[in-house]
Amino acid sequence: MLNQLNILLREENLRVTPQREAILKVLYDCRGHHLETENIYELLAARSEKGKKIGLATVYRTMELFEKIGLVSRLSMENLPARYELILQTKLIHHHLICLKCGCVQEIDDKLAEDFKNRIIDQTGFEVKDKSMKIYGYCSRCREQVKNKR
Amino acid sequence: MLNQLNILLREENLRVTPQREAILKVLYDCRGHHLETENIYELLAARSEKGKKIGLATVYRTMELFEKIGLVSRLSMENLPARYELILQTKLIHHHLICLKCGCVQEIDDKLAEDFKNRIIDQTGFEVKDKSMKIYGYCSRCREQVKNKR
DNA sequence: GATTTAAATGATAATGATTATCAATATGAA
DNA sequence: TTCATATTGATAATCATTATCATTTAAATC
Repeated sequence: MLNQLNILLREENLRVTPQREAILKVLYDCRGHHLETENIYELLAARSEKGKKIGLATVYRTMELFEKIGLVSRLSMENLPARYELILQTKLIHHHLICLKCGCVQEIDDKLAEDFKNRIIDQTGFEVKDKSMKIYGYCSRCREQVKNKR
Repeated sequence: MLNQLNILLREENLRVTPQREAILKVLYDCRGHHLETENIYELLAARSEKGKKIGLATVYRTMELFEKIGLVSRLSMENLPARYELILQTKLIHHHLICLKCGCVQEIDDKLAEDFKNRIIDQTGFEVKDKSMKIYGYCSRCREQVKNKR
């Protein structure tokens, strides 16, 4: 895993730093979860020896970098902070249903999504971001709450 | 059109105000476009007689209200401000491909989208927001730019 | 039409995630 | 080890959106 980071960074003439490795480790240990930058920052702080904290700005910068080199997938929430998830080799393609209210994330059948995505590209030339389609809406739980409010 | 506003507001025990009517008119005159709150604010300022401006906060509040009562459709951009579009009766169902980079919006075939949406609901219980599915990604033009950067 | 009351408005401060700045530090090639 | 420059950390700045609150207004009731 750290090897992969090494290779990707080398490709772009970027440096391997303890901070980047530590962040990648956190992401790996939380694989399957979708972490806010702030979460990552706190987890790093909890792990670090006293007096050796990684700056919040560094975490933001690193997440931006990791997304650019294809290590993580970024989910933009409506009002909530964005979330990141490590992209694992064993599961390169995954598509998300993201609740704009509570931020929960469900996944949908890859074949179904791929089929749809292909049809969109055929018809319009629009390419859904990277290998991960993100469909925003409301999960069943939140939809109930919205209905009750109205 | 103003009638519809009247009816919807009455249903919710809300008041019909000159500000709300003026904002609705702007949205109607710009139908088909996707306006930022700031755009709407400026258009209102241009129309108003001197010394009778509508406050920016009111525009924000009104857009939130209009979305709640189903008059407009909100498109959340990644870093850019959100955009709104009037939902017209003649075209109740429309689905968007929204470019996270430049904010351009394309539409996709309703049948294709509806079919997909129905399959999602069947499989997961997740309901895409209102009658308007919003798929985020990069349009072909911006994708080229991203590729060149890397 | 006058009275009343909660809703709405406008001006502005506050919020909060993200980005920019910049001096200090550390990486990795030579 | 040296050196150029990428990176970091601390913090200020940004900027869309929300909250606050005193003032105004819609519309129901008299």
